[in-house]
Order: sequence, then C-alpha cells, then structure tokens
Amino acid sequence: MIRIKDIAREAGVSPTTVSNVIHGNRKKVSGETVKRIEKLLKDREYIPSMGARMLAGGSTRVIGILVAEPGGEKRCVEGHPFANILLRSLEREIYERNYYMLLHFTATPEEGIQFAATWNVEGLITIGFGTGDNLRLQGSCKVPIVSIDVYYDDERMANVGLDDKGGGALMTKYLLDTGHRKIGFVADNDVGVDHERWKGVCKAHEDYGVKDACVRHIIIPEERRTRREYYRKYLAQLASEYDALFFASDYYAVEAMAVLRDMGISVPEDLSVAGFDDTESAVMCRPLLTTVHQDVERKAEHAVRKLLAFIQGERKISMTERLPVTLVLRDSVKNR
Amino acid sequence: MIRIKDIAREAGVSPTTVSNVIHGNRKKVSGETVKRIEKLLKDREYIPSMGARMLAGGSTRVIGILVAEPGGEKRCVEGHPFANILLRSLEREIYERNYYMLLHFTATPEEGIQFAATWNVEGLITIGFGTGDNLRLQGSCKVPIVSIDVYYDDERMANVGLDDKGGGALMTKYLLDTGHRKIGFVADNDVGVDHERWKGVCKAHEDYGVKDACVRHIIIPEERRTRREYYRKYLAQLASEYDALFFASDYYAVEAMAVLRDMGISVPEDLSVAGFDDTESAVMCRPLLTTVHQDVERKAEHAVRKLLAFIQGERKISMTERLPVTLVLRDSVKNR
DNA sequence: ATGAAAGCGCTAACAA
DNA sequence: TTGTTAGCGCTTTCAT
Repeated sequence: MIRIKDIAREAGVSPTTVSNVIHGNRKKVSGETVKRIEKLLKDREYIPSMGARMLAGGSTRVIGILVAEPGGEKRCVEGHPFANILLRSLEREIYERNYYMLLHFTATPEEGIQFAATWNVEGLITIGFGTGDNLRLQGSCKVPIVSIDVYYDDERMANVGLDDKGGGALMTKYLLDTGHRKIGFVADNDVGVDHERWKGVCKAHEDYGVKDACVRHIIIPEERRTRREYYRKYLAQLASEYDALFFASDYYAVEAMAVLRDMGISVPEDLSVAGFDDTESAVMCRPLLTTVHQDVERKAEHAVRKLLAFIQGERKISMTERLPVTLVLRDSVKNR
Repeated sequence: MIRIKDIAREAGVSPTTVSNVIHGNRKKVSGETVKRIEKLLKDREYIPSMGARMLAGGSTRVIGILVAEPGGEKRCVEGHPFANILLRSLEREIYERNYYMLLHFTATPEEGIQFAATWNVEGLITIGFGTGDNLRLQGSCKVPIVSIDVYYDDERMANVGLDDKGGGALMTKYLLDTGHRKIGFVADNDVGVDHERWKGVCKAHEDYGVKDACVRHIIIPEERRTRREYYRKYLAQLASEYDALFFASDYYAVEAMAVLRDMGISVPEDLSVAGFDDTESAVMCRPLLTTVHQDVERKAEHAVRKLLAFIQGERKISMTERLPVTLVLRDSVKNR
C-alpha cells in the first residue's frame, strides 16, 4: 500500500502538499507541483485509506441507507417492488458524487442510530420508515436525513416522494371519464402514501361532481395468505358491487386480476382494474394493466441530491418534494 | 461521542483493559472487571469508531458486495429477479456476524478493485460477473472473494450457485414423464448458468433414452424490444413445432405466456411451458407456472458463511458449492 | 490481570 | 507556496 507520505518523499515535498493536491486545493499549490504530484499519484496507484480519512477529518464520505424491515418480514419485496432499482440508482448517484453507500436493513430506528454513529455517516436516507420512526431517528442523529416515500405535512422532515394524491386523482378522473360510477379503492392500510392516494380518489370525485357516483376505501389484509382467503370470500362480491377496482399498487392489482380470472370474472369486461406504480409486472400480465407511472430512478436522484445539499450546508432547500406521476393507459380498464 | 478512554477513566482502568473486554479477551481480564466495564459500556452507550478501528488494526469488518452492471443497463432487474431479496439476505447475514456491507454496482472489475482497496475490505462477494472478470478481480485483490452464480469448473474460484444442471434435468425428466417429446429449451445465451441448465436438459434426454424425442436449444434476444419482435415473428411457429417450451428463467416464461395468450395459443392445452427460479411472478400469472425452485436466502447465507470461513483462514473449504433445487408442479404443464 | 506507549494514514491549524 | 506538527480513537506489543 502506498501512502501520501511515500508520494511526498518521492516528489520531494511535504505530505500536506500532496494532500492539498488530492483535495483540489489549487490555491495552495503551484500549478507545476500539482501536475507533478498528480502524475505520481496516478503512476503509483495511490489509493486513499478511508480509515485514516474518517479518523482524521470529520468527512467520512459515507452515506447510510436504512431500509425498514418490520418484523423480519421480507416486506421490502412486496412493499417495495422497486427496491432493487431504487438501491441501484441510489448507489450510482452516491458513487458518482464520490461518496460511498453503506446499506443496512433494520427493524428498529435504534439500530439505525447506532449504525449511523458507528460509521459516522455524513447523511442518511431512509426507505420505508413511518413518520414516527423517522422522527425518532431525526432526534438522535445530528446528520441530515432524507426519507423516501414518507408523508408528513409538517416541514420537520426532509423527504422525497411522489405526487400520490395527484396520481390517485388522475386515475380516478380517468375512471370517471370512462363511465365508471362505482369505484373501489383497494389498499392494505390507510396511512402515508396509500392515504394520500385515497385522498386523491376522493378529491377527483368531488371535482367531478357526479351525484350518482359511489366510492369506497377497501382495506385488504397485508399478509398474503389471509389476503388470498379474503379474496376467496369477498372478491366476487366486490366485483359485482363495483365497476372498477383501483388498487394502491400494481402488485395487488396483478394479483387480483389473476384471482379474478380464476373465478371466471373478465377484466375489463366485467370489471375494470387499475394499479399504481407501473412496475414490470404491469406489462407481464394480461390484460396489460392500466396504471400510474412513477420514475424510481428520478426519486433516487432527487433524494441523493437533496441529502448532499443538506450536507454541504445549503440553505433554502425545500423539505418535501413530490415527483410528478403520469397515467399509463393500457387494457385493464374499459369504456362503460 | 464517548470513547474507550472515557470508559477507562470512569472505571479506573486502562484503555487496554476496556478494549480487551470489548473484544471478549476474557483470559486477560478478571471476571469482576469484565462485568463492571460491560455495564459501563452499555450505560454510557459506547459506540466504536470504525475509522479508528480500520486505521489501527487491519480488521475493517467491511465486506464489499460488487454487483456487475454491464453497460449501465439495469440488467440487475431482469437478469436478477431476486436482486433485492439477495441483497437483503446478504446484509442480514453479514450484519449478524458483526460485519458491515458496502455495496457497489460496477461496470468494470477495475473499479471494483479500487473500491475494495480504498475500503480495505476483508472480503468480497461478487454477483453477476462472468468468469473472466472474476478471475481478473481475484488476481488483483488479496482478499478472499466468493462469487454467486458463476460457473467455473476449475477450482480456482470460490463460488456458490445452484445445481443448475440437476434442475434442468429434473424439469426435463418431468416433461418427458408427462409425455412431451419435442422440448425446446429457451435462453438468451449459452454460457454459465444457462449452459449448465441446458446440459441438464441434454442429460435427462440421454438418461431417458427415448428414440423419438427431439430437443433443441433456442436462443432468444436479450434486449427486450428485439425479443418481443422475435416473439411476434417466431413464437407461433415454435408453439406448433414443440409440445413444451422450457425457459431458462421464470421471467422469460411468464413473458412468453403472456404473448402466447395474445396469440390465442393456450397454455398448457396447446403447449406446455416451464420456468426456472420460482420467483414471485410464477404465482402471479395464469396458468400458475410449473418451475424449478431455488432458495435465494440460502444462497446468500452460504456465500457469507463461505467468505467468512476464508477470512478466518480456515482450511479445507470446498471451492464451489451447488445448492439443491426442487421441482414445483403447477398448472402450465399438462399430461400428454 | 493490568497498564504504558507506539503508531495506523490522514487532515488541518499554524508556522515559515 | 510549502512544511511542521499535533492529534483523530483504537489496537497491540511489551512491560509490570
């Protein structure tokens, strides 16, 4: 391993000068020296020691990614169909800016706090945490935190998410436009993101001002086995009561379409189905799923950008950010 | 931040003693002292500084995960449908053993080498690298490397994967047993994992010893758009030529089933379809996909275990490991 | 069983 | 513009 000291000796300068060259402090070093050192750095394949860096300066260049893992369940899979793309995009954004990404799946915010402290991370991005946990984390870590997909109307917490309410409204308006009057919004909870989407559904109904329209929020079990049970019991009934079912995620929509097919109920002839997310599965199923598209890579990019802005101490950064969302018309909704 | 020194002062001992307690060197410290220090450590919420640790000892407790990212394409998504589960399982295994996971998606092994050196990682796990790249990595890093899903018959490289050949044979035998005589094995390449699976297909045919059976390896385009194009042109023809299509991955099988449905070809009545992997999508489609199941979490567990064994300098570790695979009979294959 | 002390490689304040 | 120096918190060897 080659150290700054070695380079310095070989170049006949002091370690400080080499360090300055490395960090681009061009004002402190003569242009000629810079060139000479840079060549040496490259020739000798100098590689910095993160350990020493972390210990010496405050700057560790580490960003921690905390993914919530409630109860050891692999929710990250179902709940976050984009987990892999998101992680990949985050890492790319982080690495491009000369930071490193330390990933940890954690059940409790406490573990996250310890994790952050141990590595002296410069910032944290949280995925899948509820507002409570995020706030707790925020309270115990001095470093900036940006959360992804959390809803908190207060401006206390930096987060980037989608225009979920707008997305909900967009799809609902489309459903209304295509003649649907009994719309069921199906989700496994009524908080955070899903609640926002539901608010969009309601708002679209209000704006539309149809008197005869009926809309309801249907809560389905989160756990797969019991959800299947639920479908077996109630899905046929739902299909007869509603003319469109708008699912809070593609995952649920695709699953329901499969069950509906098993029951001999045709989508979209007997019932229109819509999803949210525009995951890969939306084009792997039949009929192709009409859904709301989100741009995951952009979400990652914005999260990293925002975090780094905080780290660099910029003022005037908006706390919450809602990325736009678009309607993707496919085959699972039909004109009535 | 509370340091070892602080704890030592408060306990009236030297930093060395505290360090010994932390590292469980029970032989060097009296039982009474151990207890006292441990309590203090907990009460004062001592959190070690990784920077200092890395700098002082050689032990960084960092495991690097390198995911191949050829050409900036998000192949990790399609090619590795399990990427998220795999990453999550890896992290869990690593963290449980008091290591940390540094994740990096890289296009070139060179970048990986630099990454490993910068952090002075204790070991590396690679995902999705070809044999050549893995060997190159191996050559330039002194740390142990375990690769996942790579095939190299040589014993030069530690890797954990599946019994792909066995899986291919298993499914093929089942197909033969159920009366299929014209089987097409469909993959987007003929190297590594897919080649092994194909070898299994061939072996099953040989073992079965049917004279009239015909089998072929069908290569489909890897890029999605051109693959769809290919399907449009040739899939109907394939469906008439073969009585079973065995896809090298569930992803392709599910996709093909959707296209077949569009063409009015019924699975399994007109054509049997089988997959490999048993991903989530295999039970989200209709008909339910008959496939070969693999246990991703177990793969992660074995990879980490093997890597740590190498790190701890154990001898007598098998270089390559093939995890077993099972047949999952569902609805996409019918008795002929 | 416990402690003193050296040093890991780097950064930054200060001196020249 | 360049150099000197004092740590950062921890581990480890060697005394005691």
